[in-house]
Amino acid sequence: MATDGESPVRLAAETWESLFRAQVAVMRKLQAGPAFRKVALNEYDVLFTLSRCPSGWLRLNELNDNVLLSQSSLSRLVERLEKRGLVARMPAPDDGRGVLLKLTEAGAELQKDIGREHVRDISGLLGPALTAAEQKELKRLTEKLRHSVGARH
Amino acid sequence: MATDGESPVRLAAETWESLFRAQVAVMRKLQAGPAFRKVALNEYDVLFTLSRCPSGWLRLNELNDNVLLSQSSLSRLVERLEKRGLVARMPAPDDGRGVLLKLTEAGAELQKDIGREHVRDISGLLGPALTAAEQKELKRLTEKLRHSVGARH
DNA sequence: CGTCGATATATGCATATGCATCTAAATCGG
DNA sequence: CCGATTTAGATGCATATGCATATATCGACG
Repeated sequence: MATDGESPVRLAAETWESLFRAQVAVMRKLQAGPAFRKVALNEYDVLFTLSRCPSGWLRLNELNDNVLLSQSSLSRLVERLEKRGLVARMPAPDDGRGVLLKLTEAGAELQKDIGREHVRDISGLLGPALTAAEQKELKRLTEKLRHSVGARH
Repeated sequence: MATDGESPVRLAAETWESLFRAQVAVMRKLQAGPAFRKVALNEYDVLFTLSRCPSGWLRLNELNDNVLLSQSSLSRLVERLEKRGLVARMPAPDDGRGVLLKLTEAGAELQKDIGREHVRDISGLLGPALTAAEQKELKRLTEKLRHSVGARH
């Protein structure tokens, strides 16, 4: 039944491990750069996500879907960012429990600064590793994976 | 100059973001499973890496390449695993500074138990998302990426 | 309308993590 | 062979994180 000596389960496991290790390797390099001296990875991730938000405002729980952090940790991370003047909070108008977030001027500025450097670093890592066609395929496959996994329920 | 309206730098950034988000999405699901009730992700990662080590023994600093943890954190993580009786330490015979690690019986047992469940979960996530051919391609691309990134210096 | 379960966020507390630094051993240059 | 530099790990200390839980609002239902 095996198509070529490898079970589907094993293939999935190996694929995941490879994806995970590649992520670790790239992340290690990125974190070593000077960009992450000012904000930690997860903090930057929050700033980045907010910067990409069309309306400018984003709910805390929606933010939590993007970041690999528990709800409580995200709550405190945002608290720190607020204390540093990088994000602003506002009670959600349509839901008394909710909190809306957006970048302050300073936060947007910082995100852009770090983002530029970040993007350069990424390009320096992926560029020599994969052709443009390969990057597109990698992007397509990971998008498909993310979509499928996130779609459950 | 742009081949189809997208700069290489932008493509690299988008590819990396997609890879990263996919990793977060999958990891979130995996962590939610009962497998990670007994050991944290990084702890399992150490057990797994040790289980795959041909000689059985692995240097602490080599281990550190696999895991996204600082040296000091890994040192303490291993200390905890040792206290729990899951790994054993031994001074490196050829280097008085070094430490060698291997799984204990209990550690190997636990790794296998969790590993089985882990692999099932992974298969349940990747299987419906990507065809076998796509998984192979994803594996190939991430291996290439990891190799290229890790190879620097 | 009042009660009940679900959802969004915050907080107390124990633990994990990272940075800077320390110690010891290896390596290099004379 | 000796001193200087580098490398492997461990440790003090401040901070970040997660789990369990608290608080408040929401939504459904009788």
